[in-house]
Amino acid sequence: MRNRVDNSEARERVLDAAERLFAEKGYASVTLRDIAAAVGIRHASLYHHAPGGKEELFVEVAGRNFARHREGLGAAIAGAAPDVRARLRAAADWLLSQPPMDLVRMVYSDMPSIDPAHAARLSRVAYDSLLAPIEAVLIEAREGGEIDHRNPGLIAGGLVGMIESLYAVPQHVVTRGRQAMAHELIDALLDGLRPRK
Amino acid sequence: MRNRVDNSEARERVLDAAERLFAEKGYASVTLRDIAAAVGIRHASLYHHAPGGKEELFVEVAGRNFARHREGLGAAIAGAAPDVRARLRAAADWLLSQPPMDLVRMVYSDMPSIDPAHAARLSRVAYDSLLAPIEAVLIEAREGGEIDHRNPGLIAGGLVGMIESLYAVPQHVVTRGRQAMAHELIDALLDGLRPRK
DNA sequence: ATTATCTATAGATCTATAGATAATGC
DNA sequence: ATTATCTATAGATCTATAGATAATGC
Repeated sequence: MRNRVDNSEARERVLDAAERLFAEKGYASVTLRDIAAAVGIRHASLYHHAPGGKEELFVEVAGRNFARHREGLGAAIAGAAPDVRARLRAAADWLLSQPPMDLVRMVYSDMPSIDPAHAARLSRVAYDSLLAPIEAVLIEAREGGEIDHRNPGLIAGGLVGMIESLYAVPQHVVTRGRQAMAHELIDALLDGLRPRK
Repeated sequence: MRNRVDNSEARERVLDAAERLFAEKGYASVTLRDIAAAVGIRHASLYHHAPGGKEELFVEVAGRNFARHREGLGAAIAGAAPDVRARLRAAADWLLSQPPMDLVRMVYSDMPSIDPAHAARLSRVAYDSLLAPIEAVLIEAREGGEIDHRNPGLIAGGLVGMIESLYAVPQHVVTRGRQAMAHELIDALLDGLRPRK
């Protein structure tokens, strides 16, 4: 064999399906049969690609998911105009192009179900991937005098929570699309609700 | 029997345990055995209080949970000073005194597991209980000239998402407590990140 | 030859039901 | 007498393993 690990196309299909399902519904709500059905195979075949079973599958795709977010957020921000507003909008657009992360569910429901060491590592990765890039935007904007706040980490977290909350608004209420709503929320945060002047 | 329905103290204990567990971990992550263990009885005994089983239990306590939030939010807001900032802080304090609602998890994971009619009703109740009271604060503040925004419903949703995102911050990062962080987020939203003057 | 999938099955756990027993309220 | 709990068990579903079969890559 070429690799010790199995990196075939078939494996990718399995991981992609697992990633989407776990992201959407969380660890406990997804069964191995759900994943297998999404791929179009029998659930026993999943063990060929992930001998560690459900937990290995979850830990691996959660890591992938975070890595993808880090790259996607980084690229979105790097590709945007260099002002905070444009960068935050680009970050929000990217977040809304992916299934919701739901960090609260991860902390309260998913993490307690898996090995604590894996959970601890994923928590760090979550911060590095999701919050750090946005925090960096805020820090740079503060240095450039665009914004003025002493706790960019807190704001970054709040911002992500605000954006992701849009996934909870019922489809029939989403008139102009989630992106437009996200931009409006970002404007509100940057400019403030209190009237200027 | 006095009532057709069972409203005893024992039943309250069962519902309280179910409410806390379902709120924390979601429908699929909680088993009837978990609930029974929390109460200190055998799982079969739960059927005496909720003949409809797990789903009946969930639908009932989810409704209770929302009702409690509506009352709690209403009381917190009514008891606060009449300015937006004080009212929003009071609302945030109350939200943080309860387990997280995680509306995203409800929409993506819990609702698809239950009867659609129940899900639809709960979605309406969620809006009335959680968002409407905060939206009302914003509308009144706008009428009083305190704030200026054309979409109070959107802001209310974003605000709740922002506050609840604090449940995802690891305990060792919570230095001054979640309430202080929530107040800081509310200040940021009211005043804006961009420097005034 | 290696990789991917399948069938079959074990064993654990979950929801749910039936009927017996204990606790409580007149 | 009524209410609350228990034991025992059925039946479904879930994770996981073993070993056979099919597909693919030199």
